[in-house]
Amino acid sequence: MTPPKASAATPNAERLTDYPQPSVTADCVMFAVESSELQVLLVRRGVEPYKGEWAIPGGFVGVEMSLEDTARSKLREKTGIADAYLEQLYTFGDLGRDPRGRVLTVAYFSLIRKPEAAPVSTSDAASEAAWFPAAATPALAFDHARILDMARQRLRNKIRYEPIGFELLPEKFVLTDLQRLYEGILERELDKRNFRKKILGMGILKALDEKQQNVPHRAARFYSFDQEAYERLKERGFLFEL
Amino acid sequence: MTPPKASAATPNAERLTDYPQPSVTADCVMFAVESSELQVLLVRRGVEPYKGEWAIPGGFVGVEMSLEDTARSKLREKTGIADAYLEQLYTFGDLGRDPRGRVLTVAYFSLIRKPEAAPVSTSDAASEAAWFPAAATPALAFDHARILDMARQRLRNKIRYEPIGFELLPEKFVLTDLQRLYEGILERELDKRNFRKKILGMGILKALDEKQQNVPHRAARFYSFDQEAYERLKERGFLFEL
DNA sequence: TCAAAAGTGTTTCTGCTACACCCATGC
DNA sequence: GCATGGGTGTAGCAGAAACACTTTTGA
Repeated sequence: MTPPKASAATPNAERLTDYPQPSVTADCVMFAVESSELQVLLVRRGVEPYKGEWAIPGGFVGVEMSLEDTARSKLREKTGIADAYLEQLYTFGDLGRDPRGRVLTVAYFSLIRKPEAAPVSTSDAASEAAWFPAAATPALAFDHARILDMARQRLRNKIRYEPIGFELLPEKFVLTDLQRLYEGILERELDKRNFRKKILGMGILKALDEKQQNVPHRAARFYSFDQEAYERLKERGFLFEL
Repeated sequence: MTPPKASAATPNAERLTDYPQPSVTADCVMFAVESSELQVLLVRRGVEPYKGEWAIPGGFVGVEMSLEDTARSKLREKTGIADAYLEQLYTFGDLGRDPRGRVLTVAYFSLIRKPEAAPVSTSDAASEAAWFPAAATPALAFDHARILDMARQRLRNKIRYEPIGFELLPEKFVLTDLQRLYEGILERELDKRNFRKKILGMGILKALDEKQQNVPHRAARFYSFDQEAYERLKERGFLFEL
């Protein structure tokens, strides 16, 4: 591709203003789990286009903030959480995906512990937000259905070979919670004994001296993810896989 | 993030021009294999910044072409190839990665059969291009070393669970070529018998009635990748893995 | 005492790894 | 006839899958 116009003043340099500049947004698909169900946070658009429809939270990228920080600030704005797991998903740049003109969207996805998230604002109509089952959302604005789809698929793949499932659970959890989480995201049932054998055998869980209280059945032990142990193992070539 | 200025004319719509617009390039890391060595195509920059240094081919994204088509046209421009494997890698958007100002780069990588590529232009100094061993390039402009690194890593991972290695080989190849390709990219040696057993057992290779000619040893049989067989198997839940 | 989930071992089967020799061809 | 790479089978082992009963607790 050649520049639209040559720059007479600086014949040996390429200037940014020689080229058209598309608009860019950073959007963030926020996932959480409640009652073993994968959920996603959506916002209702307060302005045209697609006013009144549900969308993935996002905002335009300024010139003074990195892409990831832009996504992270969306996350903080909607949930109050500053340090959640965040990963770049894909960049969408097809023509015609925004009726106003050329818009690129750099999509991220994030995993949060729902109990830690601030309640979503329902009063302010301009920023109405709500949690939906990730597998059954209302129709979405723009090409956001495709973005969500890709995010779900990425999560399904990634959760099998990186220990990111823990990001969706409370710090202290019970093995059955972990198993249900995996079953929900992988969309198939797992054998209880084999699951426990495998995950405990990895040595990346800390068994806590604490049990469930007031449950109408034998109380289960709490565990937490042992980040340091995982790092140590990874250095020695250990690969998480489930 | 709130718009820098409110739009009086259209209070209920969000206008693209309300926001600053970064420049965006689409760059394409082109991989090929020669003599079992993974190589990458680089171009020497003819303009400032980084004039005279080697870089990953790329160009600014116009408003009239999709991201992928922009990457694809770079590919065609440098190699003459129109239909190679192309995959989006990552979008780089850190501040300060271009001394001229805010530039985002949507990076792609591509796998091509080197024999099919047009010879690279060495005469025209403004678009000098050359193949380098992917593991030992000269210093690169911008943050392109990081981009190349990520591309190599992605290729290493992806080649193990998707049948994309074939994109780097001629249509007709010999099993030893395939094995050498994997050994080169995975950077470890593989057992000949186990490799053959595994790959032939998948049923995604067509054995051709053709053998090497004029080789100073027993002539090896040619094979080709059977795309249809692979698609059929994939539908039934088969997963390529090596 | 009942309902509900926690916790625990063994056997079977599958698939990976390791390994060595004869064959065909050109020079 | 020699150098070079092509082509082949088997035994051992590790890890995955299948599978059922006893324990603890609150109501």
